[in-house]
Amino acid sequence: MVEIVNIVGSGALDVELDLERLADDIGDPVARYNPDNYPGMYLRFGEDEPLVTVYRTVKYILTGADSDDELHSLRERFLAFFANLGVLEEPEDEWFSVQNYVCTGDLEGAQNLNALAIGLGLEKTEYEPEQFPGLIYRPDSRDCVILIFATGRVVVTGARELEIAERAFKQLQNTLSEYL
DNA sequence: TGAGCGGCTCCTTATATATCAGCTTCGG
DNA sequence: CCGAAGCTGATATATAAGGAGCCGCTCA
Repeated sequence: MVEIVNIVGSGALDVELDLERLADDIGDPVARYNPDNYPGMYLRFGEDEPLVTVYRTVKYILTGADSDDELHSLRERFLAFFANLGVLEEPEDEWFSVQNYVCTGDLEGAQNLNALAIGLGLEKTEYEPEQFPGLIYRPDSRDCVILIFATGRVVVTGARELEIAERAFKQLQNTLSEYL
């Protein structure tokens, strides 16, 4: 089974924003805005809270949530926050969707990554230990990428749905058990 | 020849994973 | 004063976003 460690979601609002003024009104430590460094304004509603990045064009990104509940409560809090500021008429957005689930898993046993690269198929894997210690595996479904480490620890990333990450991990487990 | 435009890359953020180099700090 | 230990930042993965900078191409 995989465990979610990070979810990236994005959405768009139905208003034009003056980030300079907004950042001044909100102030530290909730808002951070350095247009010379990056065009997005960062909002964080407390320590260890996930991050909201807002753009002039009304689009925004949520990063750092480790559950769907946390992601959606952050989104609601962000929309309510802008509604209270008078930026939004109603706490609603034009659209919102999850872009990427990052999950971890454990194969429960040390792995020989050189053998695994051959077993999984050289055309689907990249393993250059001098460049990076993990094996990069791209399943045929091509809807996510799996990083496999010699310890048996695994990272699944790039999935737009949790079910995709779960299915890819299960298929990896099944493939490995066929070789044993 | 130069202006303009399209396409591309990098920057930043979160997050797990592991391995290296290079640096600081600490004890004997 | 030197080795060891600890820490930091690079390596790679995905993904959204806007802006800066770069390159090549077309047209006047």
